[in-house]
Formats: sequence, C-alpha cells, structure tokens
Amino acid sequence: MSEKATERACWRDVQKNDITHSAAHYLMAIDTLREQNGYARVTDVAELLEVTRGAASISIAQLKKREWVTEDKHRFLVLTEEGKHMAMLVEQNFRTLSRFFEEVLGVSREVALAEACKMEHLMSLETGKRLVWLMKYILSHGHTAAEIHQAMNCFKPGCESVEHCPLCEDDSVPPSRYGVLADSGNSESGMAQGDRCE
Amino acid sequence: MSEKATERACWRDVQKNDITHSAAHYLMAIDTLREQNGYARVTDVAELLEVTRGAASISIAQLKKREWVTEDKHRFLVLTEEGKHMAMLVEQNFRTLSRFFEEVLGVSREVALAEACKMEHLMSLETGKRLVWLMKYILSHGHTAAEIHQAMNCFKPGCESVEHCPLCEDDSVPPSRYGVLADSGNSESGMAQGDRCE
DNA sequence: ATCGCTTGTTTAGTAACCTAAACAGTAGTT
DNA sequence: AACTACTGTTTAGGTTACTAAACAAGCGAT
Repeated sequence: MSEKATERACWRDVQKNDITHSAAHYLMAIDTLREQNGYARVTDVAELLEVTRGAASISIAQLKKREWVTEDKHRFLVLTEEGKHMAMLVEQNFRTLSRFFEEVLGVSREVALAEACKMEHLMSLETGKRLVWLMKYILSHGHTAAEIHQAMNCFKPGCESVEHCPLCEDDSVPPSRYGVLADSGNSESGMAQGDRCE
Repeated sequence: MSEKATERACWRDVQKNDITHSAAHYLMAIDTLREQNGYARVTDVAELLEVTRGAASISIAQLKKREWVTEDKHRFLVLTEEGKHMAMLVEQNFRTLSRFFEEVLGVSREVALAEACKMEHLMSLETGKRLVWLMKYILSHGHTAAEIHQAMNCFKPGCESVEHCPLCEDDSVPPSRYGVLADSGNSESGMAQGDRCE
C-alpha cells in the first residue's frame, strides 16, 4: 500500500534538486575565472555571466551560506571542496551530454551545447557515469560505433506526429505520472516487465 | 565578429525555453484527466498535481493566455491543438528518456523516472527523435543490444573522482562555456563538421 | 584633502512559482 | 428561504532570480 509511492508525483522534486541551474553556473564561473585569471571577484563573475553586480552579489552570498564558496586571504572568491565537487559534477555532465548529443546522436553542435547546458545540473552522478560508460563502449568498439553512426546518419525526421511514435507504440512502459487516479486495486501489475535485460 | 555568438553564454536561455516544467505538467494533467474522467476542472487539476486550487487557477489562467488551454461547452478545461502538441511532446520525451535511462543505461527505475521527469521539457523534438532512433537501432539489432546490455551490466562505479574522467581525458571537446574571455581571434573553427547526413 | 573611479552591497520593483486564507458564486437539501 | 457544500478567484505573503539605481567604502591622483 505504501509501495505506490514509487509511482508518486515526482514533478515537484525538481525544486528539491541539489543544485540550481543558476547556482551551478556561478560555481563554474568562479572556477573558470580562477583558472584563467588566478582570482575571482564579484564583479568578474557578474561580467562573465552577464548579470549585474547586484545579482551576483546576492547569489554568491547564498553560495557562501551553503558553504560552496568562501574567500581566500586576499578576499577573493574560492570554491570550497564541496563547491568544487558540485562544479565538477555539472561540468562533467555538460561534457558528457554535449558529446553524446553531438557525437552519438548527430545533433548539430549548437543544439547539443544548448540542450546539454539546460540539463547538466539535473543528471545524477550515477546516470552520468553510465552514459560515459555507454559512450566508451560504443566508441571503443569500432564496428558498433560505425553501425550506430551509419544508422544515425540515415536518420530522417520521420515520426512526424508526436502523437504516434514507433518506439512508444507499445504502451507498456509509460508509467502513470501522477500516483493512482481512480482506485486501481492491484499495484503489482506495474512491474509486469520481467522481459528485459536477462 | 558576430559569429562568436555560437559560443556565447547559453546559460540564460533556459528561461527562454518554450515551456516551463510546471506548465508542462499542468497541460499533461488536463490531458490525463480528460482521458480518465472525460472532463477536467481547476479543482481536479489542483488535486492531481497536489497544489492548491488558487495556484492551479492562476497557472491555468496563464495557459489560457498562451492559448494552450480553453474551455468546452460545459466550461470544462480542454487543450487547444497547440496545447495538445506541447503536452504530447513532453510526454513523449518523458517516455523516451525514462526508457533510455532504464533500459539502455540500466539505471534503477526510480532514478530513471525522476530524472526523465526533470529533463522532459528541455529536450527538443529533434534530439528526442534521434534518441528514439538510436534506441530503435540498438533494440532491433540483437547482437548490438546484447553487447551493450552486457557492457552496461558490467558497469562498475569507477571513475570515482569527478575530477578525472576517462572519457574527458582528452580535453578536445569542452568548448568555452562563456563566450570569449581573453580575445581568441578566429571563430570560424566552430563549424568544422560538415560530415553528417548527406 | 578632495575628486573620480572601481567595488561590493542594498533597496525597490518584476516575474514565475508556491501556500494559506478570505471571498463570491452555484447548487443541492431541508 | 436558509443552510451547507463545493467550485473558482482573489489577496497577502514567501521563494528564487533578475534589473536598475542608490549607496558606502576603498584607492589612486592631483
């Protein structure tokens, strides 16, 4: 009876995400600036991110509260260990996703970068690692990579109507998004899919 | 000189996304309710999404302004053609992503659903189609699918430190995130990739 | 010592979300 | 008709994140 929490409305969890899109970019900006200039000040971050100093000031104050950012002896901004870790995670997710979109899926570079940028902070370390693993596998197995590239090169829009998609023709997977609407008795039927991965 | 916009700060484009995470779920909720109950009212949507009627009322008013939602003869909520299209797109992205995470990457169902839910509204139709295409290819080529599944089953955390990742060891790809810091002259090199889809 | 510039913070106002609570209808019941 | 219940909107208040503009502090130059 409590197992249906598995299917529970997940849609509001976005707000409970570890890190915000904006926070991630403030962290990465500080990191970038320290790497490139050796130091990072509020003004530099603001300029890099193209926001006002006021906005940067307030956002960075939040990051200090969260202990992702501190100041060094010279009062310049630095990432704490945890801050560095968050920044690296997002940075890595960005690279993984953009490479996946561009090199595996064959999406244009612009779109690949734009979409990777939107999703980078939403992917878990676990999923990111698995995606890297998949890409490593594909890229290190010449014939597989070639086949997939060939397949992707033959990609044609197709599937024009979003309403009907070849992959989703079997409606086996789409799990109910919002818990149980009407009382749908046996909730064990949800796991009737022992046919994969054996 | 204006071509460097290619590498320009993309990080604020998230706000310019076609649809908001919350808007997407309001649309899908209306769609779900009409399918399940035959009608959708503000109260039903609020209950389904677990928000107050006040919040639902205001959000739905916005959707009406955008002409994604109207009312039928009985004053019940309905999606317009455009609204339906947006809802279908997000719904499809959700299915695609969750299946990809779960079936291809081997992520647990919970995580797969949660992350798909966060990203569903951020993936373009184009990328979504290509991902479907890739999955179709993988799943329809027994040996490839088997190999990949085997590889993914052998997945071990590895790559423990986020700082150093096997895939990203060659720093060839990571494009500068925030425009040009120092003046980096020639920007035409960005489009050196005319090798697809001919 | 005062001008002028940069730096960082603060304040007021905007926008998209949410809650809680008051409010105005509409509709069924006694 | 009056009581109650449900529906939908509105109001006030909170959050995150932005802009614009005022402000305080520091610092170099004359």
